[in-house]
Amino acid sequence: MMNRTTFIKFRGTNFFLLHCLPSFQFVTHTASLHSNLSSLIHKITNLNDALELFDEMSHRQPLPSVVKFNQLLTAVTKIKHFSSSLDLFKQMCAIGVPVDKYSMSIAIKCCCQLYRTKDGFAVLGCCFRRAISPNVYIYNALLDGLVLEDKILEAEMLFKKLIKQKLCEPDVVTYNTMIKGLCKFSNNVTALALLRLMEQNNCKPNIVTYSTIIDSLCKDKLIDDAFKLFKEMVSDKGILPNVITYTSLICGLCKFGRWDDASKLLKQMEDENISPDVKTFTALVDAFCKEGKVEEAEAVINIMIERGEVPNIVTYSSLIDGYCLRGEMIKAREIFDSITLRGLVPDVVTYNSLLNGYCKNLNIEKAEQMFHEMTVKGLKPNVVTYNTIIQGFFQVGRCVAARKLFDEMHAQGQIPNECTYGIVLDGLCNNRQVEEALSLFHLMGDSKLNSDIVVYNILINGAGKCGNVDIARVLFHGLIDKGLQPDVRTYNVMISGFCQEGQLGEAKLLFLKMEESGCPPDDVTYRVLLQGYLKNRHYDDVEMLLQEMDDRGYSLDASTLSLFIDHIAAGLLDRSMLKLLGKLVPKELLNDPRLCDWE
DNA sequence: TTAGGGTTAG
Repeated sequence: MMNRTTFIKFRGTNFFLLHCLPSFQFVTHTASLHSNLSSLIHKITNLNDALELFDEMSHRQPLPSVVKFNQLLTAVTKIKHFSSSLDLFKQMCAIGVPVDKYSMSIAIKCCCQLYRTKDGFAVLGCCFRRAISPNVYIYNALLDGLVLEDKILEAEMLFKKLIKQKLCEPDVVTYNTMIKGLCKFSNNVTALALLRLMEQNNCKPNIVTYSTIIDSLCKDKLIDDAFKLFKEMVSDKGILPNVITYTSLICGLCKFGRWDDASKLLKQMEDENISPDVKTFTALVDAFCKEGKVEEAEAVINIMIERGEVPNIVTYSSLIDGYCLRGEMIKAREIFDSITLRGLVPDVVTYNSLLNGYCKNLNIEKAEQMFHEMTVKGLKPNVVTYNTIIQGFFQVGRCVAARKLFDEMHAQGQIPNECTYGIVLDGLCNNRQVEEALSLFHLMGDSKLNSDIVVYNILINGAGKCGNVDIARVLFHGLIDKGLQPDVRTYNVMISGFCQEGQLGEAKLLFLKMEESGCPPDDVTYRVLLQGYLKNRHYDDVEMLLQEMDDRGYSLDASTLSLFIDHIAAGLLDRSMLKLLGKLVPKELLNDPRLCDWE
C-alpha cells in the first residue's frame, strides 16, 4: 500500500505545497464545508477545485464513503480530465477506499477515452481479482474504447463474447456503440442487421441508433436509403428526429447539390421547432464553398449571425477553403486575419486550408511562410499539412524540397499515409522522374500501398505521360497478375498512354475489353480515345464513338470539342459531323463564340 | 445515492 508521502508525491507539486500550508488554515477553510459534501462535489467546474476537494476528503477520519469519492471521480470525468480522474482512482486504491464497480467503471472509461483500452482491460482483470462482477456499463466502456481505437474486429469479438457467454445483457448503449463502430468503417449492411437484431432481442432502438446509421448512409452517398430509414424511424417507430438527424440529412443532400431538397428539409425542421445549430449552418457553408458558391456561403453566415448563432473556427475554415478554391487568396487571407479579431484561434485545419490555397495557386513561398508561422504558434503540422506542401513543391518543380519534407515528416512523427505516397509518386512522375517513382514504389514492398489501385493509376499515368508506355503496360499486367481489379481510371490512363504513343490498335482493344470486364467506359474514356484518334488523324471510328457517347448520355469537354473544331476548320473532318457534335456539347460550352453558327 | 452510449460541421 502507498504511504502518505508517496501519496503526496503522486499528486505533484501543487499538493505538496498545499499540504505544507499551516494545517489550521486548511481545516478552517474546509470545516464549514464538511456538512454537505455532495453539494460541494456537485458544484465542481474545474480540475483544481476537484483535486483540492479530493485532498481534503482523503484526510478525513473516517474516510468519506466510496459513493462520495465516485461522485468526485464522475465530476472530474465530466470535465474530461480523464488522466487526472485515473490518478485519483489510483489514490483511492492506495489510501484504502473500498473501490466498487462504480469506481471501476469510471476508471475503465477513463483508460478507454485516453486510447488506453489495453489498460482498461487490465482494470477489468482487477475487477475479477476483487470479486467485483463487471456489468454492462463496464463492458460498454471497453467496447467503446475498442471502437475509438479503430479495433473493430476486437470490438466485434467482445460483442459476440458478451452475448455467447452471457457476460451481461447487451442494452441499447451496447448496440449503439457497436453500430457506431461498424458505421465508422462504412459497414452499413451489418449496422442495419444489428438494428434488426436488437429489435428481435427486445432492445428498442432509439434516436441515437437511427441517427448513427442515417449519418453513415449519408456519408456514403446512399441518400435514398438514409431517407428510407428516416421514414421508418419517424412513421413506424414514432421517434422524433432531432437537430443531429436533420443535419446529417441536409449535409447528405448538399453533397449531391440537391439544394432545393436541402432547403425543404430546413423548412421542415423549423416547422417542427427544431432550430438549426452551428453545425447545421456550417454544413451548408461548407457545401456551398465546395461548389465555389462563396456568396451563398457568406449569406448563410449572415443568416446564422442574425439568428444568434455564432460562427466558429470550423465555419470560417470552410469559408477560407471556398475562397481558396476560387483562387481568391487575398479574400481568403482577409478572412484568416479576421478570425483572431473575432476571438477565435486558427487551428491546424485552418492553416491547412490556407496552405492548400497558396499551394494550388502556386504561391509556394507564402505557403512556406504560413507553415513556419504555424509551428511558431505552437501548432503541430499533421499529415495533411505535409501532404499539402509536398504537393505544392512538386507542382512548382521543387522535387528536392519535396523529398526533404517527406523525410522530415518521418522525423516529426507524422506517418505518411496512402495519400502522401500518391502525392510523391505523382509528383515524381510529373517531374519526369518515373524511375525514381518506380523505385519508391518497389521500396514499399508488399504493403497495402503496393496493392492500391490508386497508386497503380498514378504510376501508369506517369509512365504513359513520360512516353514510357512499355513500363505502363508492365504495371498494368502486373496489377492484373496480383489479382487487383483495374478501375475505369486505370483503363483511361492506359488507353491515354497508348494513344500518346500512336498505338491506336492497342488502345481500341483495351477499350473493347472494358465492357466485357464489367467496367464500362465513362465519358473520360471516350474523350481520351477521341482525342487520340484525332491527334493521330485516324478518323474511322470517330463517328461511331460520338454516336455511342450520345446513346450513353455523355458529353464532350472543352478541349476535345476544341480539337474537333480545329479538325473541321482544317477540312480534315466533314462538316456533317457538326450535327452530332452539337448534341454532345453541354449548355455552358454553347456560349463559345466559335459555335454560334452551329444551330 | 455514484458509472454509459450521443450519433451532426472544416
